[in-house]
Amino acid sequence: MPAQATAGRATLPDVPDQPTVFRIAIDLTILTIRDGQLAVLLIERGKPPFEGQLALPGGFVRSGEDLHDTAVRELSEETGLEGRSLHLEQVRTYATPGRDPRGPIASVAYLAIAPDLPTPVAGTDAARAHWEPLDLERLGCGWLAFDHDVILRHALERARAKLEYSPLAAAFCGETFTIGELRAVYEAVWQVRLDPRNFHRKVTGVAGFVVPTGERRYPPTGRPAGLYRRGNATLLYPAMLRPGGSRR
Amino acid sequence: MPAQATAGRATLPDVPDQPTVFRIAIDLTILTIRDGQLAVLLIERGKPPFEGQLALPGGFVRSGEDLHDTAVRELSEETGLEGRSLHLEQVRTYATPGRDPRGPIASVAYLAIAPDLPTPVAGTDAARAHWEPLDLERLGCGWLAFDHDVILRHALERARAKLEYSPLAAAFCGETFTIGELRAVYEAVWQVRLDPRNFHRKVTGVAGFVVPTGERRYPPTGRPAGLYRRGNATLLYPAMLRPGGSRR
DNA sequence: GCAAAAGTGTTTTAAATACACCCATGA
DNA sequence: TCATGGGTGTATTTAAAACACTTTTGC
Repeated sequence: MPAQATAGRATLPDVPDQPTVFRIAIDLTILTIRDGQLAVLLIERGKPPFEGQLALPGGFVRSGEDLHDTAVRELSEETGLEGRSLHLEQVRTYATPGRDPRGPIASVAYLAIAPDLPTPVAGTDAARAHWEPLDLERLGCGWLAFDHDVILRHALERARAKLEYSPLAAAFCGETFTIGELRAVYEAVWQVRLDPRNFHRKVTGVAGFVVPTGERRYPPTGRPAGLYRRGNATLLYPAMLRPGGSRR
Repeated sequence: MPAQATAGRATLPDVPDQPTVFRIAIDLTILTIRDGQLAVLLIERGKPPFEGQLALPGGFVRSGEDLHDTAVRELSEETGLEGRSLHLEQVRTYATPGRDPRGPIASVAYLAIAPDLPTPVAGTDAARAHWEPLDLERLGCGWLAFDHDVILRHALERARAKLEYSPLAAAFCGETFTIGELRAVYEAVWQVRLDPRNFHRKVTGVAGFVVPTGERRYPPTGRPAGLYRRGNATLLYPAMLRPGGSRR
């Protein structure tokens, strides 16, 4: 952020930089799995611009607030969840001139991952919020307000990529989960079918990804499944590589 | 960026969000390989705050400018290079209150990769700029002005990770390069020794990573090496995985 | 008994690793 | 001739993929 001495160039008028001032908004891409399908939390905008259109939830950074704090606050306002307990990471920043008709507003996009919530959205400001199943076809073509199509696409790409080398998938599950539930996450996010048998061996073979609790979960029908919780690994080795090597 | 209706909560005074306004700076982590060592372009600050200290080059986003445009402009101002021709990507944004004593200034960090430049820095404003060999020990402990230690560390992590699955390494090389030069990039960035023989086979086996030009380069001593240029792959398959599986 | 989901064993294929060895040049 | 880096061949180990088969539950 040093103010570079553009002043002093022979070929340019002796003016310093003319920095614009921005308001900074946080926009959240909150993902979960609902009924075996990847879903994103959207709100219907209650006022202009884009009134009545769907948008990612978000809000402005307030005085004295760090970006991450704003994201946590918005997350709790929108979902009624303790943002602290959810996976939350910054994706990237958008500030193309004209992206918001209200003026120069930069948006810092965050990705949040939530387990399938018992009460998805309740007791919050955002009664206008709902989980929208993600239809990959619809993405990136004026579906959402502002440039939120693009923001959502980038956040989704981040999530898809991180399943490979990080234990992010477990953030979609509750405290404890079965290997089958974890597999459902991979299948929903990547939109592929995975061999349950090879998947089981692979996951349990990755050091620190999941640890057995010793308990079991009884499905409506079928053999009971072992329960696991997150391990302490931050990088998966070996990685859970996407079939087809991510080329798609 | 919708202004959420925080107003209306029973427990809070009926005030809307109080967004702060920010100036937005772009800070550049420009990496290259000099004498087989990874190096970063730093400037010595010519005025307060942090006068006389080392910092990443950068500058403010101007009115009507997109973030990427600002980065390209700063890159050309600092290095005299056409920013267009270099690899340039956004890393992340920093806006912790107090990070800049001049007031609320957000910094959007960019990572740039340059081939070893014939004239590293010349004919620009930034006579105060120089290539600093990267000593991994020194990172993250008050070496640089502002929070640039952290910014540099994150950018470096991005670069190290992207060597694995993207053809980024080739951006450190000129138009054409030998496999040995490409290996030197991996060795410098990862700080490892790689087996030249296995590396050769691996690189040439990855579809679209490098394509032979048919020409040769004659080293001072030894057998001449085949010359290659970048292929059209954007993702490497199979990936060039780090020895030890990135766990370090 | 059957259906359904969990989990193991075994074989095949592909990639990472280790390292012996040959190649083409300058001095 | 040697030194130096370029490049190939081949065996070993590791992981991915395919799939037959056994286990444990509800009905």
